[in-house]
Amino acid sequence: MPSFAPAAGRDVPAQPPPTGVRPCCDGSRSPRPTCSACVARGLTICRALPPEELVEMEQLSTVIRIEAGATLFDQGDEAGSVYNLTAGTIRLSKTLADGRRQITGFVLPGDFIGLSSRATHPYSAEAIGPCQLCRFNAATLGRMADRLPRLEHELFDRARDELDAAHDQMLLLGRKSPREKVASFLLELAHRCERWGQRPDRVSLDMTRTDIADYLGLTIETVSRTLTRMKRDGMIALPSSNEIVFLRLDAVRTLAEGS
Amino acid sequence: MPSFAPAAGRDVPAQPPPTGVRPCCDGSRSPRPTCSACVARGLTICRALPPEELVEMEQLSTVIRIEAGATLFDQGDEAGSVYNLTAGTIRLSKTLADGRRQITGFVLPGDFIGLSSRATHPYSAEAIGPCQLCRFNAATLGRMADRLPRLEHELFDRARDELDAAHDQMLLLGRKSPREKVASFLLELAHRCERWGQRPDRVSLDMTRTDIADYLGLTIETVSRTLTRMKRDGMIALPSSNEIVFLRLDAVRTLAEGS
DNA sequence: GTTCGGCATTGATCCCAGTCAAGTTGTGAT
DNA sequence: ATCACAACTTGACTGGGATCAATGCCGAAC
Repeated sequence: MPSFAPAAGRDVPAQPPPTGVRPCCDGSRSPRPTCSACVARGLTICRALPPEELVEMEQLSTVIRIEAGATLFDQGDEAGSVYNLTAGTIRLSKTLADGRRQITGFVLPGDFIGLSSRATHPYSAEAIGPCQLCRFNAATLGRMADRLPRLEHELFDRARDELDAAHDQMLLLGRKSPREKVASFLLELAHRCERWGQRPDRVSLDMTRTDIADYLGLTIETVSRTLTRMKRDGMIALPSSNEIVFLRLDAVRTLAEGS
Repeated sequence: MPSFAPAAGRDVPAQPPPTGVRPCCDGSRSPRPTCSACVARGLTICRALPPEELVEMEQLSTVIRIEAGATLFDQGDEAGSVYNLTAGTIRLSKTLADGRRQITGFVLPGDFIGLSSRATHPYSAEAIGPCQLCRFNAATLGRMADRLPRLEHELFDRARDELDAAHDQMLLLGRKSPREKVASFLLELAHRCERWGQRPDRVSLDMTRTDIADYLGLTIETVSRTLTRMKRDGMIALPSSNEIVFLRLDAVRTLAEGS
């Protein structure tokens, strides 16, 4: 429940999210999908828009696909475009001069990229797997938001939600132990994937151990050892190195909140 | 320069900020100051408002003063009010069950408190010194923002700026060394205090070493040792334990960005 | 089938920040 | 002036995560 009253019309009924599978991108060159058929629509900023505004938005956007490992933009690039991710996973990262990297977030289908107000991107965005996005000219979308209060509200809400998440991540990075960090990360990912109707007791990890380490402020070895220990303790199972099953969800939750 | 185009009228000329001193609160019980005479006005969300809207805003707000150490609200409290800080310093913190604390930010005069969209405050807010604030009913301000695009824009911009700052802090917490953390912190504080015309080569610290440690994900001893070492290295001087002078600003900047 | 390369796991060692424990400084009250 | 208390500093020691290194695993290419 927002602390600011919702605008009239912001409660436009969202489409039910797709069920069963996380939207992914097979890299095929099929013709442009329409917004009304978008699998991610009920999760994107578009969910707040009535049909006529959705059409306008569709006309302003370009659907793009990028391959696994591709860079959407780099830290410092001019921020001319913003994006809606409709399939795949993207990592946002900041890098120090000597190469130390901090991943500030993982972008999942339905998420918006480009809330920063700076003229240049303050972080890099790279595709973890093949991705599909809707690209908008930043200035054009900004003018549209000026005209459509529902859109501006939606973007504002995204910014506030991300800010809350960022504060949680600060607590994690500054004060949690490696075990608590990993447990929190797994739960966060599982929770976010429930949007597509995925089971809450398992997660599939698109990202590598290096990505996880750079997200949690750890090294790859510590992430690996921590997962091994959680498995040995009977909290989780690892059917494969990128599949996690929670065996004792309560224990993982307790751990994530600090013993 | 924002990546979204500014709304018409958002560029209402801001009052020049007060010069020379950081606004502080002496705790006296003087009558309510008017917005037009507010020392922090050029820095608050009010700066975007034309006179008639400012009057409306003034009627909706209550000026409150709280003493040093007082709690404005606690993590988990119902988020019924939001605030503009006009004098003093406030710390925002999140705490784990066993008492480990992470300070997510220091609020300085001109800053807005209450951007979260959650029904309950996700962090605590405590006065470091005596403070003066303008309190608004959250729902009322939300409705006002729905009517006044300039106000909504201003709040949105605050959220985006805070989000950028939060990402910087994630990089700091996850990947910087203690020396780099302390250097970054001092520069950040100095930069923010320049708004009141304070000299960029010095900072006065309202907060204790414990607060600094909890902001940087360190212990109080490490903060103290790090400052001592920076002093020994000739980068800074410590005229008193809460006064920092940059002797080699370039060296501090280099250190903060990662050697 | 073999080789190769990327990713993950595991082990051994090291070092830096945390912990514990005194001391010191500064301030306000009486 | 003295005391009390909080905040800061400094020293000695320790432990946990980083580092370095080796091995294992698996899919893709040929």
